[in-house]
Amino acid sequence: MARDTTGEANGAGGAGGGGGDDPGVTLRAAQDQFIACWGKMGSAWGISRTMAEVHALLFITGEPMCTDDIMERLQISRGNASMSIRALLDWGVVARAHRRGDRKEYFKAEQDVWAMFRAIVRERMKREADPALVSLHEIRDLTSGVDSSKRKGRRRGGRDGVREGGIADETAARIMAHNQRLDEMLKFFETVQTLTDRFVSPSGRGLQIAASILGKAAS
Amino acid sequence: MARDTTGEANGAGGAGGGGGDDPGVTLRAAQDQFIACWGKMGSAWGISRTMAEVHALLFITGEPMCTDDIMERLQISRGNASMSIRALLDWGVVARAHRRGDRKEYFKAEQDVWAMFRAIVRERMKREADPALVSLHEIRDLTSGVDSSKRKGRRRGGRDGVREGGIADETAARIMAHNQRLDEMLKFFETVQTLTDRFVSPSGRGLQIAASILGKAAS
DNA sequence: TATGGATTTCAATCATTTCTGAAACATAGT
DNA sequence: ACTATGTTTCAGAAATGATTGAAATCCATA
Repeated sequence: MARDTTGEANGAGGAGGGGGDDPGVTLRAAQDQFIACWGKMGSAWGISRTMAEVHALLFITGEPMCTDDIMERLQISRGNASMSIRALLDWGVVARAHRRGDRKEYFKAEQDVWAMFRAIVRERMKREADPALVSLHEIRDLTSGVDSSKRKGRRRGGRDGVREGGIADETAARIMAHNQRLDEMLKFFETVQTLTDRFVSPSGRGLQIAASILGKAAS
Repeated sequence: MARDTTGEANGAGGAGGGGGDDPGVTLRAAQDQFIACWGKMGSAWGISRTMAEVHALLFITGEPMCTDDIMERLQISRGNASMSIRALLDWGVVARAHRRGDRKEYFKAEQDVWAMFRAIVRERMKREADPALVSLHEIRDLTSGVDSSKRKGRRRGGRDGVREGGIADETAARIMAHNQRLDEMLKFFETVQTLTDRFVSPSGRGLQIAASILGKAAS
């Protein structure tokens, strides 16, 4: 008796196999687990679970899919699917695709893992680290005027600064320590930013190779 | 008339200054902004906002503080403060401190920015990336048996594999593509992990210097 | 420019995470 | 053992973030 009539729609072209450990079923299970894993990772890293799942689906199947395919496979609403896809397009990890004689839009994931992570790092930097760096600079500027090492000549009345020992002195010392901490932090962020910029740049491929080699070289 | 009796408790030893652009007030404002900024960053990166704020407070003041100081300054509950502190201790970015003749526990933040980030990266890896890598390997193993390139001799009846053209062939091809994608991903993660391990290791200081130089060198 | 399918938007709803506060628990000193 | 002081836990409350679904919008075609 024919055991290979399970008929599950596999990706785009239904290609089922046989019975219990049917390769088609196994593949589907592996895909599902990958999607779940990726979704979990995403939410641990501040990306909405669904968005990560949509990406995982497109990446792991490698097939272009339309909104309805995604809704169906992931059991999510149209609105959610639409928003997730849009976000993935914005991030640049998913691209539009079309099929002859079909008005629907299809979507496919970037397949190069390194390119994918470069895109992710680039976007996260742009959205979170860069604004933070700006704020940090603003905060640093707040206490530039009162730092005795670089104060501007402003001196009201004659008694507002570091003079006449004790209390004011202590505040000045605290401000200097504060500024030092902030400066160290800023230096750190700037180093990271430079490194990152280089990694995500078009020629970032060079760094990728460097990382590969570094990663493999003897411990 | 004495204008320096504002009496705001500045860090540990109250040292207020004068009136409008009082350095003490400015410092406080800068600290508050830093705390807010750090909190925002934290939550964008999957760390609870309060936990990040507690850390920011301890880092930017540089003073050891007790639970009550933190509650007071951040306007949070005792439970929240306690849990956040505990988590920061677990992460290794905050250490206990004591004062002679005081039963209370005080806490102070690691002041070396690089050491701090090494600790953060180490923990996040341990908690999120490593388990993900394990799952990824498990998922990869699901489809090892059915990949014709490395199938184990199991062959039931004589007709379960890539033979008899068409349908089964297509599934086999899909599985091979799937495995390739997973393998690429795994290789990527392993490279990143090796790199990271090296960065966070006791001798990671070397990499820090390398990064500093790389970050500064001409673009 | 009318038509009909595809896509996007958004207020309302739902789920998850975080926070509170008071009670339970620890521990040092008496 | 008892008290005083400090710390942790945890069930429910509050806040935050994600999801839905139906209406509005868009757009290629005739």
